[in-house]
Amino acid sequence: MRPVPAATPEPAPKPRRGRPGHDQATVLRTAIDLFNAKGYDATSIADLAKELGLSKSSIFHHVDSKEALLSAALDEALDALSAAIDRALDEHAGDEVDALTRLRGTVAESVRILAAHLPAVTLLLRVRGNSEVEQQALARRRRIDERLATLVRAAVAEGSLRDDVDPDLASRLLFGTVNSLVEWYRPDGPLDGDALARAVTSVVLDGLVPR
Amino acid sequence: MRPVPAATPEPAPKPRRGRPGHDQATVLRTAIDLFNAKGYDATSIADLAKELGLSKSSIFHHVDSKEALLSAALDEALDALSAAIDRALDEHAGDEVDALTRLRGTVAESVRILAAHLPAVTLLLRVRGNSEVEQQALARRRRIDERLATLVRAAVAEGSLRDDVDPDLASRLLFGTVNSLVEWYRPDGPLDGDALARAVTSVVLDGLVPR
DNA sequence: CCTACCGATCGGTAGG
DNA sequence: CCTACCGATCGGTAGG
Repeated sequence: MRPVPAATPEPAPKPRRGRPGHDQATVLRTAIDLFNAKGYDATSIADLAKELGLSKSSIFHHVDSKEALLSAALDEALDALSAAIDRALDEHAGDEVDALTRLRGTVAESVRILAAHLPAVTLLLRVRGNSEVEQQALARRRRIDERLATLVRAAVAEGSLRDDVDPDLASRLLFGTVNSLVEWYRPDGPLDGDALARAVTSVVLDGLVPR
Repeated sequence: MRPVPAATPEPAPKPRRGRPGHDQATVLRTAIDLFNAKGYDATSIADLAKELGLSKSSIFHHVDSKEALLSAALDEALDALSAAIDRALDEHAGDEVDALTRLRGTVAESVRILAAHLPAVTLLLRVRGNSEVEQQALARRRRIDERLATLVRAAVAEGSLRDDVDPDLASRLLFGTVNSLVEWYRPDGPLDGDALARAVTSVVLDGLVPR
């Protein structure tokens, strides 16, 4: 996407000449859906144009490049996930709250973000580092994963998670389960984001076998 | 791939003239690794040729098409997974074995297959139905998932899994966790397939919080 | 917002 | 006549 100009005190957005057209946000949402349905590489700008009812060239009136669409989508997911973890951790900062409670809150908040930004998060989880943009997204994602792993280690250290499972293995299984939600969860189904967050947190921490 | 001729009682494999060359299996393994690293669509036959030190044309001496490579890889994964479930279920067929035990065995066996056929299973789990080959693979995968879901429903029905979690949700979380292993598990790491299978089965059924 | 194009590269095949 | 492979190029389509 073009850099959105900083919010100067602009008057009302000038109605552009020509057809009403599509704004950047519409193009981006449609692109993310196509990228998820067919894969980024298998999606051509022509596919996107057809989906929007535009010509291929008109797409480039709204966006600078195909990769800029990818970059904007990945930023949306990463910004939302980072903010969610900040929120979940700050909520109990300095308190007498144990690590397990902080972990529960962080898992639940991650699931809610995944549900709320499902298309962007889905795309993020499929990135393989095929370009500079993808590699930077992977680096940001690793930083997030490391914060979560630190939290899991703290919970093991305080004795509230099993000590017969390696903490890093526990982290991977925990957030592997969360991430696997993008493969089947649909927000228009019977489960809303909150119910999903509660169910996932409970199953992954307490297990499927009744206690 | 070309159909491999049925195993007739051949003598020793005749040393072929010409350069030692690469056989179909080598080409397939290399292709799967590239497909996983870069994505199927982003991998060109030229990439594969370069990796093998061959010309692009020589690839087509060994395989009929790029898609035939994909098809062979997906069949490897699907055949192995189907066989594993047959094995895990037949092992206790008709016995007095409860559904939870059969489920434990099936989860463990699925993890072992995932570890043993990691590249092919990784590729399978990334298929999005972009072609006839991919759609048929997805259909086979759905049939496997349905067998697993039936097993989970039986375990809930007999009372050995929590009844406050929907059985289909439980299935999705269970096998979502298993499938997420392809994102990080490496067979040359500290965990072998058996140890991974034990750890995953235990965490996913008993939970991370100590009992 | 479109038609008309570009340099390059795609999967696959030719003859030898 | 074979297997194994090559340099060159096919008709079409990619992102821009």
